[in-house]
Amino acid sequence: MNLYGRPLNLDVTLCCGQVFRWEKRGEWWFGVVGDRILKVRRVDEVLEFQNVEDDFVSHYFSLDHDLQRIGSEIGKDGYIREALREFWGLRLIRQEPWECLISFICATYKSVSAIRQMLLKLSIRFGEKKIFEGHDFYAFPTPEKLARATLKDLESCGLGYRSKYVHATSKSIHSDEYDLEALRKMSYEQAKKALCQFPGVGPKVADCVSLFSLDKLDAFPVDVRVKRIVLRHYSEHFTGVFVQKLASEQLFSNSDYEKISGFGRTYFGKYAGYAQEYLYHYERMKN
DNA sequence: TACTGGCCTAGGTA
DNA sequence: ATACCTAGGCCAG
Repeated sequence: MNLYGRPLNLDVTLCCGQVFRWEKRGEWWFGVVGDRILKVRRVDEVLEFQNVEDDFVSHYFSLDHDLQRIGSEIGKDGYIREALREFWGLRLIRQEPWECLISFICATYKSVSAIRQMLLKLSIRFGEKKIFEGHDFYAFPTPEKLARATLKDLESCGLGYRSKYVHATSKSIHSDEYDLEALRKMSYEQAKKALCQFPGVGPKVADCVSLFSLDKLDAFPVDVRVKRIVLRHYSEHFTGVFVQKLASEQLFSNSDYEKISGFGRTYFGKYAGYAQEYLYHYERMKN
């Protein structure tokens, strides 16, 4: 499929911490999306892949997002313009809400590499095995599978205290036949509120799920890294008292969260989520 | 409403 | 090696 000038940086897009189950072997990226195994690479202006039709790929990689326009919309200052230039072609992926929800419940208080390990173990243990080109792949476990798992089983995947949240949320979704896709039709605020009903889902996890799987491009997830970015580069948008408070405390409260997230949303506008991803990744790569 | 501990564990670092 | 630190937070009190 020809990209026709649509920027897409596969390496950055698949490594920036929005998805956790892609793997690079040689020039090719391998991933499991739903029950399909994708094999993707980019050669000049052509995106090559197998097993799947063009529409699926362009939907998954959000090739319908007008990155030029998004870039000019969020490029409000020198710092983010640096991030945009450095990692141009980073795109938000349209994940499946279910996998995204469980992934970010697991992600609390964990590094990206540890999250990858947890989700891999979970998939090996509870997901459907598929063999492709001689390698084993695993679909992400269904809600039913995780709902039927015991806490001990989940703990054995290294989930720790997250086990009970994953279990309870899976049970709730499975027994209610809850339709996560329906959240796409809601506003950001409504979707976030609905997501926060699930055990283990607070504002941060809800924002990630909204942004990465529900097309809420204005969601602005805030974690310790984003907090540091704000302190270093955007502190003039807050009161001195607030900045002092953020600088002195390692953890921050719910209202602090909404204050920072709200700033991101109003300052960067309707594509604030893209701004967050570029800033987050830029900061992460500088360490 | 706002704040405080506690929480499981595995990578990463000194 | 071995200890220590921190990691894309959430929840109950």
